Amino acid sequence: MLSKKTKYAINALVYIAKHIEDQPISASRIAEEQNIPLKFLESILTELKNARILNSKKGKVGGYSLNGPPEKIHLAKVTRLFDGAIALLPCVTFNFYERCEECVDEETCGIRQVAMEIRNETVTRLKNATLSNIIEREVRLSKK
Amino acid sequence: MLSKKTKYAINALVYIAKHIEDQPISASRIAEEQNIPLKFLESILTELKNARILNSKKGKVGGYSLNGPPEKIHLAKVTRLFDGAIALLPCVTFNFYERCEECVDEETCGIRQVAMEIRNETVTRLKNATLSNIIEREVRLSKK
DNA sequence: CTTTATCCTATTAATTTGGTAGGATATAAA
DNA sequence: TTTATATCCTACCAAATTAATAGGATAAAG
Repeated sequence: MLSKKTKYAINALVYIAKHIEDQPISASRIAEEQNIPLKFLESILTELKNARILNSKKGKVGGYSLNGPPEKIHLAKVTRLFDGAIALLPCVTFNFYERCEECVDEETCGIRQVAMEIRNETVTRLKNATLSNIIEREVRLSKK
Repeated sequence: MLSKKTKYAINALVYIAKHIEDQPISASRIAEEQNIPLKFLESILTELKNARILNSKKGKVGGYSLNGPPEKIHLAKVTRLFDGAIALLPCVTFNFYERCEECVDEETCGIRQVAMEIRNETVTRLKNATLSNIIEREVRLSKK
């Protein structure tokens, strides 16, 4: 399951991408529109900024804007940032590798392969889920 | 990520399936062989028994045995039992459906589709990962 | 009747998650 | 130059979840 933090982050990013002409957009506007506790959202936006997914501008007409085109910001990156590894086992993650404590022999572990296959599938799909892709899907869905 | 509990459960089940001729197998033997804290393992095996994945026999030559062939016990069932929903979002799970609190409109939610696709892929693969399949993979891997 | 199992009920320690609180700092407009 | 409105920064906290532990009751086989 995605954490609430990750979901808030995704909603905030999609919101900014949808109102791209209003950039920069303030945290308080996003908080109100997306029903996210302001202070919590602030910390999320700061993390997104530190990860260079967002840019920020201080002061009266300040706020946050996308750092790069919405075609290049995808869910794999956001998920990893807040929830860490995407895989089911730490021993098959690319970015957060760790040995499985419970594992007797990693080389012959039968569930490792399965976890690897699932990871590959999942990461591919999350990478394809860019902000623009998500918005396209929403447009298509609301036309039905 | 799978919880430690789920991984312990999988390891215990694979162990029993591998030593199927010794059934029933005691919790203490599994605990020792698989390095699982005994008391914790006991509670896991009880849950597996309540879910009718294992049978138990009390008394001196007692222990646990598989309830059904190893071709029919798969990781989707075990994972759901201990970790709950497999999907990334509660609104796309089959067995644990819940509305996403953060969601404004479920019908036009752009990440819901992605989550659904990932869920379908993942569940299919976890269902194919039966105890016998896992053991086959291990045999194949150790021959290399 | 002793040994070795499962079964049952509590309790607990550590970690993660989902926040709050309070103010310092920057910037634009009045 | 002051005021309003932003981000930024540090610290703290409460609830939930996870990973156990403790202690004994109950059953069956030798």
